[in-house]
Amino acid sequence: MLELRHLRTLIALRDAGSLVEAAERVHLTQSALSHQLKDLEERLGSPLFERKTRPVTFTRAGQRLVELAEQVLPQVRMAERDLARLAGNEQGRLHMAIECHSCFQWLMPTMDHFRDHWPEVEVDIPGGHHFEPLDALPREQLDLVITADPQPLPGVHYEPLFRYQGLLAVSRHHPLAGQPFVSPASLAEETLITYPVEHARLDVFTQFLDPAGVTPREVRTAELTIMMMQLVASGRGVCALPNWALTEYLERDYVKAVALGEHGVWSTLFAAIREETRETPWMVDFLRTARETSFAVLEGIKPA
Amino acid sequence: MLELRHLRTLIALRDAGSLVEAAERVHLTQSALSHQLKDLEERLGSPLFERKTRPVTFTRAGQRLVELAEQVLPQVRMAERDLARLAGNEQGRLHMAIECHSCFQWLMPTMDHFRDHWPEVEVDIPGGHHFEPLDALPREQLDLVITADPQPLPGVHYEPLFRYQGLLAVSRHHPLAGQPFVSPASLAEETLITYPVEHARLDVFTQFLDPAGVTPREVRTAELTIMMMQLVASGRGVCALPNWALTEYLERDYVKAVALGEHGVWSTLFAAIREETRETPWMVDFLRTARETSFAVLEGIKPA
DNA sequence: GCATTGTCTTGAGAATCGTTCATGCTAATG
DNA sequence: CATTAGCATGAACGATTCTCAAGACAATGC
Repeated sequence: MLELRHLRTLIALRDAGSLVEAAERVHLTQSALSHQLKDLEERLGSPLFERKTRPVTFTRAGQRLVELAEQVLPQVRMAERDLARLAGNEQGRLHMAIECHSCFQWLMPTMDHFRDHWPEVEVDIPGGHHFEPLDALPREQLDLVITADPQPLPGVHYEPLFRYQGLLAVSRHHPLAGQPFVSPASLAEETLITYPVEHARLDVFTQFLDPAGVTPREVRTAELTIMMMQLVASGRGVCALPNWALTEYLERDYVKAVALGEHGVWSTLFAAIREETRETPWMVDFLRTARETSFAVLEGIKPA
Repeated sequence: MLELRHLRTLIALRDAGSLVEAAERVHLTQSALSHQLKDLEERLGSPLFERKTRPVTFTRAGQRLVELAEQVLPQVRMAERDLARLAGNEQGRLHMAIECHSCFQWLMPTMDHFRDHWPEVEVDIPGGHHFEPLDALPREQLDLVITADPQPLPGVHYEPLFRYQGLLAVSRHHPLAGQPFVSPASLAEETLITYPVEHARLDVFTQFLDPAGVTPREVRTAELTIMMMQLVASGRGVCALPNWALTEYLERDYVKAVALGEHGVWSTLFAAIREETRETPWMVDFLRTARETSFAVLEGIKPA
């Protein structure tokens, strides 16, 4: 008997293009999906997709099911949202802070979407703080902090949102531009541009340069991504940024990107929340919306 | 995680009004449903329906889910139909005969519905046979026979459709009219009206009178249900018919009905088909449509 | 030409989940 | 106050559905 599980799998498969990544998205093993889809195909009596192509291509039957899934799953999600609201019809507050400078890109659509569905929850990003955002969490001055480096704090829970890769942006004429990846040593003579935050909060250092004992020739800071890009494009330095923060500049061929090391530097972005708020319907829904929006808006990220 | 199974259960529950009967409809036990619904309610954090009323009443959350189910399940069924057609795009023939005289009531809507979805399958009820319908099945002169008494024949499979209760229709002024049920003996002095078919094919005899060794004073036949009703209403006899064949006359208070014996006489209606045609997509779909239509159109029947 | 990598398949075992069965509880009915 | 019908519950079972480990296959690189 057809179940929603199958439809969710098919959507993941279409979005991902391969069983391996689809499995990640639905939080199952690749093998599980293989079995699941094989079962389904046997029961239906016809194959659903062509496995030998990349991305996979759906047969007519597969297309029909994907179509069904696209009809049905949004309806299911809407119902679930309504139910969550019916279950806990409590007032809520969701004040948040962002430690990650380039998060507005997906956070804004998330907030818009969320506001539509939870009018009774007050969503805001209060400005002008003088304190550490994470410390404001247990003090109930904030309810959610987006951060890439979780620090153990009593009563604070870190909910992984997605994983992203740190890339090195270099000018199009830079000698490193053609390489598949760079070694830490090759940054020893470069000017590295970073956001003006502590050294310890920059993955380039903690995960890449520090372990190799390398220090760039010079480090300078810039507040905004666009400023960094201008500096990089004009050859006045290189800078490390999340892959998704770079996509628009890469598409316009403004700068080039190379991986940090052979395997790349991967980080996880977290939503830090108070333990008590972890199970509230609106928090559950916000996190889900956040994840969905990120995957829809950002390219090259992976499930946590 | 919400699954279609849950939605199917809820629809069954709404249609049935009680867990016990809902369980029958989805071919599960009452306990299974109790567990399933309890789980669901726990995960959603709110009850879905009030169990202490008859029929059960849904909470707001329950209503919302029923609404979802009504949106989604028809879409799923349509998709399944399309898939079945995509899987086996073979031509088919579906010629049938009805042994059960009052089956047109649900068979006609079933055929209409089926024709819309399977234009390539030729559906017909050929008339003017001189042979036994069941014998025509293996000879491929017919493809499906609706019957209430399955006889073992090589290559013939009997697919149960639904169970119904045989009731005794009596005039409104008949002494038996007030009783909850009648004993076989009380028919000894009655005129029994039947369809003009063999004695052995009438449940009143095989399941009720014969075992008790009772013979009615007189047996006369009538071709059509409406004629029988006229005879019964005017006090010229009593007749045994399926409950659903009587509902329209009962509603108009034209005749009264009483059960045959303390526990009633229950029969099962079957679709007799050839083994080879049993798995073909259109046969599977026809049987499903037949069952769905029967339950929608007829009252007082139960799943086989 | 042969290792390497990434992807999908397969089969067996394991875990999980749902179902069954037996029983107990509650409310309505006579 | 017995009786019946409907629902809940818990233990044991059973069947899906997953994970794990191994293998096939194709594309890619040395």
